[in-house]
Amino acid sequence: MEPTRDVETRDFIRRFVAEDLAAGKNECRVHTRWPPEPNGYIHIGHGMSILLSYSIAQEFGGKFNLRFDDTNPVAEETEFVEAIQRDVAWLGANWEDRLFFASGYFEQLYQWAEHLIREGKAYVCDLTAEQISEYRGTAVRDGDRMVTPPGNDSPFRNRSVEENLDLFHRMRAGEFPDGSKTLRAKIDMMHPNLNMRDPVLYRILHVDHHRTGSTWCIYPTYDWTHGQSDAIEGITHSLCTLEFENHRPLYDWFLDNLPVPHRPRQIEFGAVGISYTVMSKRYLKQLVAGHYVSGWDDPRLPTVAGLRRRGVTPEAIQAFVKGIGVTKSEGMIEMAYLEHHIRQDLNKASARVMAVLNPLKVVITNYDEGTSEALEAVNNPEDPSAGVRSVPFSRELYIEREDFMEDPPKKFYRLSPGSEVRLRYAYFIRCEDVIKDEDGNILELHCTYDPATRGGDAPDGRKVKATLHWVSAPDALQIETRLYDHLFSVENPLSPPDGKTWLDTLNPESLEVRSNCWIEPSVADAAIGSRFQFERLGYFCLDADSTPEKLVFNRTATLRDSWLKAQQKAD
RNA sequence: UAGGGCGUAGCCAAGCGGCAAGGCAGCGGCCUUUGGCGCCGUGAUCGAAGGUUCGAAUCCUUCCGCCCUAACCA
Repeated sequence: MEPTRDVETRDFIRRFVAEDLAAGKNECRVHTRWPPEPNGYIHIGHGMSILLSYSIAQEFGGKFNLRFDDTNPVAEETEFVEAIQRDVAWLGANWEDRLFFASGYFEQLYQWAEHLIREGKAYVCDLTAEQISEYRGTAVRDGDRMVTPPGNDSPFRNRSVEENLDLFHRMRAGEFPDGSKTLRAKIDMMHPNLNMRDPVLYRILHVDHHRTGSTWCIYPTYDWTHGQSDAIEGITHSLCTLEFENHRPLYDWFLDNLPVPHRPRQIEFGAVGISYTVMSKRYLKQLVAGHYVSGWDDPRLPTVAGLRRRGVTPEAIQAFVKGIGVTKSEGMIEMAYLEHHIRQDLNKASARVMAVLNPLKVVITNYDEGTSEALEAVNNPEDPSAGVRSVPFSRELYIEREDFMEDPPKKFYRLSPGSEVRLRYAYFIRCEDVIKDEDGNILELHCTYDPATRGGDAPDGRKVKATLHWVSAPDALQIETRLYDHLFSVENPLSPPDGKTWLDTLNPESLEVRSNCWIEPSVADAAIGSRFQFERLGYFCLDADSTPEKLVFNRTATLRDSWLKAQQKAD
C-alpha cells in the first residue's frame, strides 16, 4: 500500500501516523482498533474514541477492528456484547469481518506466559492482594501527606523455572482457590513507575466466562492482554485515553520480551466530558440500576442508545466529535456544543410539520361551519427536493397558548386582542374576542380570517409581524410528547455543591410528559424513529413506545428561541 | 509523596522563534410566511515570575494550579 497523501493531519495523532507512514513503518499499513469491555452500554465519550480510531483508519486507507476486551468474566455479559456492536455500527464505524475477542487469544497468551517463565521473566507468587500492594510500595498516608515507600521483592520471586512452570500448570488445572496465587512478570520492584513493579499477569477466578465457559479458571489481566492482542491483529496504532499512558512502558516491555509477530504503537489522547451529565460507566450504571432513568437507552442519558432514542443522528455525533478535535488535554465540553451540531444536522435533514403542545382553541367565526380545505405546506425550506404536503384547515383550530397574550408587553408581536397574525401557510387572522370562564381563564379565542390572504400573503401588501403554527382541531391527531432537559441541574455533577452528592444534583424537571398535544394528520403513518421539526418548537423523534392509537414523540432539541431569551433577560 | 500528563478568551481549539486561526456560547445588527435557518459585526498577549534573543505563546530556569495512576478492573 502506498503511503496515503493529502491526508489532513489536523491533530498530533494523525501527525504521528503520517510520520510512521512516511518512515515506511508497518509495511506502510494503518490499522486501528476499538477495544471495549462488555460490561455496560457505551456512551458518547466512547463514541469519540471509536470515531477517532475509525476515521484515522479511513483517512489513511487502513482498517479498523472491533475487539472485545473480555478478560474479566465477573463483569461481562453477552447482552453488552450485542448492544455495543449495535451502537458502534450505528455510529458509523465499520469493522467489516474483523470482530474479535481477547478471549479468543487466551491459549496464545498462556503460551507466551510460559515463554516468559522459561526466560526467567515471570514467576508464580503466593502473596495476597494486600501483601502485593505492600511489597509494591503503595503510598501510605502519613499525617496529612502521602509517603511512597520503596518496593521490595516478593519472597517468591526467585522460584526456579521448573517450580514456576509446575505451579502455573496447576493454576490452570484448577488446583488452587481464587486469589491464592498469581503469575507475575519479573521486572523491577524499584522501578519509579509502579506498573513495572512485577505486575500481575494471571489471577485465579473460578468463574464461567460468557464465551469460553468453564474452559479457564485463570484469567489474564488487561496489561498482559492488550498489547499482545494488538500485536496478534497487526494493529499499527493503538489509541487509548490518557489514563493508560502510565501503562505504555509495560505495554512495550511485553512486546519487547515476547516473540510477537508485530509491533504496535500505543498513543494516548485526552478524553473530554460534557457539561450537565456524567460519562463514566460506573455512574451510568448507578442511574440505571437505581431507576433514576428508564434504562440504558433513556433519552436523557449520554449513552449512544439514549442519544439514538432521543433522535440524535450519527451524523450529528460525527460532526460534534470532529469539531472537538483531539489533544492531550482533558476538558469539559459544553452541552450547548453538542446541541449545536444536533440542530445543524436536523435543520438540513428533517421534515417540518406543525404540532401544538399547549393547545388553545381558536374559532374562525367568519369561516363556514362544516367546511374545510387543504393548504399546501413546504416540507423543508432547506431542501426543495423534500417537496410539499397538504395540511387541512377548518373553522376550529388549536394554536399555542404561549402565542396569545391578552395584555402583551412591548415586543410581543404574536396574537393579542385586535392584533393580526399569519397562520403559517394559511391565512391572516385577527383576534376579535376572548372567551373566558367564570374564573377568568381563557377558554378560546374568536377570530376572523381574511380570505384574500390564502397561503399567507396579503395582496394589498400589508405586513404582519408574526407567523404562528397551528393545527385543525377536527383533523389533528392527539399525541404525547416527552420534553427533555438536562439530566443534572449543575454543569459538573461530580463536583456537587457542599453537602450534596452527585445524585442530589439530578434535575427534577429533566422530563416533562405532555399528553394533550395535537399534530397535523400527515404523520399518522410515520415509522418509529422518524425525525421531524415541529415548526417553531424543536426537533422531535417518534418513540418506540408509540401505538397506532397514540403516537409518542421525544423532543431531541428545542429550536433556539430569541424571544424566550429576551423574556428571561427582562425578568 | 512517587511516577505520568495538562495549563492559549466562558467552552473547545489552531499555533512549533517574527505582528494570537477557527468553531460554540454571549452581545449588537441585517434578513425572514419558523422571534428557526442564513448573513454581518464584536472579545485574549497566551497559568506566574525570571532569563536567552533584535524579536517568545513558541527556547531555558524556577514556581503555581488542575488531572491520572499507586486493583489479582479495564
